[in-house]
Amino acid sequence: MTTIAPVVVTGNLLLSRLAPEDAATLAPYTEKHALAQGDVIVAAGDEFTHAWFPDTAVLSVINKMSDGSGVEIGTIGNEGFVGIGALLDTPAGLHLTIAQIPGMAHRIPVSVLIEARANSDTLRLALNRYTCAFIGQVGQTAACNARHDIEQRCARWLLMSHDRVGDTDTFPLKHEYLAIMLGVRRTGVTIAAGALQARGLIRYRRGIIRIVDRAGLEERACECYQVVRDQFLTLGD
Amino acid sequence: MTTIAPVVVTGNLLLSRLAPEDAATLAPYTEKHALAQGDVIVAAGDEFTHAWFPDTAVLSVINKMSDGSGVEIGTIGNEGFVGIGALLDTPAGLHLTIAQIPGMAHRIPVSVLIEARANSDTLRLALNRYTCAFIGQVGQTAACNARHDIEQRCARWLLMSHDRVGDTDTFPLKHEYLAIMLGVRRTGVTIAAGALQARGLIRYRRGIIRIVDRAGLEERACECYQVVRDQFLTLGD
DNA sequence: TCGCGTGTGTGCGAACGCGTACATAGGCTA
DNA sequence: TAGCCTATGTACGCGTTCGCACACACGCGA
Repeated sequence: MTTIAPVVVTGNLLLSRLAPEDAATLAPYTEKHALAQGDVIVAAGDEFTHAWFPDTAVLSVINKMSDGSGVEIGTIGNEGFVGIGALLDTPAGLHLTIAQIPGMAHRIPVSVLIEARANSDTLRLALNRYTCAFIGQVGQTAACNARHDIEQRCARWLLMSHDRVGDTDTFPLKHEYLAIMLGVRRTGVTIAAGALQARGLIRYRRGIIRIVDRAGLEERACECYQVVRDQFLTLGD
Repeated sequence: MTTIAPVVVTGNLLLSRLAPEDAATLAPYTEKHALAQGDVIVAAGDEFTHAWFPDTAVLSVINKMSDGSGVEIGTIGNEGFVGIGALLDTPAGLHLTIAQIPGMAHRIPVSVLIEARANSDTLRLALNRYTCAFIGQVGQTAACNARHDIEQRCARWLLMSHDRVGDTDTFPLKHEYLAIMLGVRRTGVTIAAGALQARGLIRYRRGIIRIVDRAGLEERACECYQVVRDQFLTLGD
């Protein structure tokens, strides 16, 4: 058997773990994009044209409420992709997906991905198992929202983002956006973040957060962080 | 084209909407079971041996927490099935699924279902689109838990169950179980249910609930009821 | 370097839900 | 029909979060 070098070097873990043949199939159709905070990847009700595979960008999947507000139900980073609905024969996305933390992402036309999946057990497996892990993440978020206080959830969210932004302890994030994601007041986040900062775990500077004491933050976060991370870690098995 | 009568008459909407050929394929392997409250369909970490298709039973999908408690992240009734994970190549289930409201259900060995799916676009479509709707339900629950008060969520849960128990306004349900499902105190449910009863919407009698004023209950429930129901209703399209 | 806009911090009272403890009552069994 | 188990109802103090209003202050651009 010939070993083929991966054609696309990417920061997306799901893509980078693909069999070389799968990577070679997708490479010609893969485009790299820079995403800014707030960029809409897909809106609720829209058709998926592309599947998106984040490298350093962190995306929010948001459940819109009838009053126009939204609550984040999951995040997608370098461990996964956007487009589960398209792969499950559902024409329109159910949720709004936006870039929350700016960064890079790759995108592949849905039609290409579906055809490649039909010809590759390994690709199908990778996509399917991520889908399952995503369901796990959304479920854990549902439980988390019912049980854990703002400070714990705040710590969890910061850790999940930190895992995904790549090799940096500093990334842009406003209290206001974090509040939307957690489904709480902006001032609630200010208080929670202030408490975390008082403990020396993080450092805020006008829209820029720095993770100072990661271990301490993990201790402060609810169990949901570990649970979701473990589900994603086993994807490579 | 010959019209073939469905082989299995079932109260499960997903099964009953299958193409006659698919129904005929599955029929010989389909078993009918009575489920009692608390029966474990599949535990977290267990392998799926069967996919379960409720008729009148209503099942709870529960996210277990590290303290041993659990929070419901979704319910499965006659609109769907248990076993999404197995169909997504994930060996072990992530969640505990139990019977919450007793009733009937059909079960089909996972291996049979997977093979049938491989040979039928219509079956694949039905299963995939339900999977997507289930993700929608879990997401809506995550948002609901973050935003809506106990009384609204209580009303929502009762309506969802009422839709699924078949042709009856009366079904068994204890405050204690409803509390677990909503992730709140038992007395919290007592108060919320008392408020609903005071409005003449429901009637409680020692573990038995009766839906008295369905329209009134819909008015009292949060938007999440309609959102999830609409997602399930469009499955047949 | 001086504004000024935007991001962050603070301060109320009110509402909700929590944990706990205990009181009531339906309905089954002996 | 007496008694008991269990489901439901009530009470109370506490902590969290809410909604709102407003004060501060960083840091960019003129």
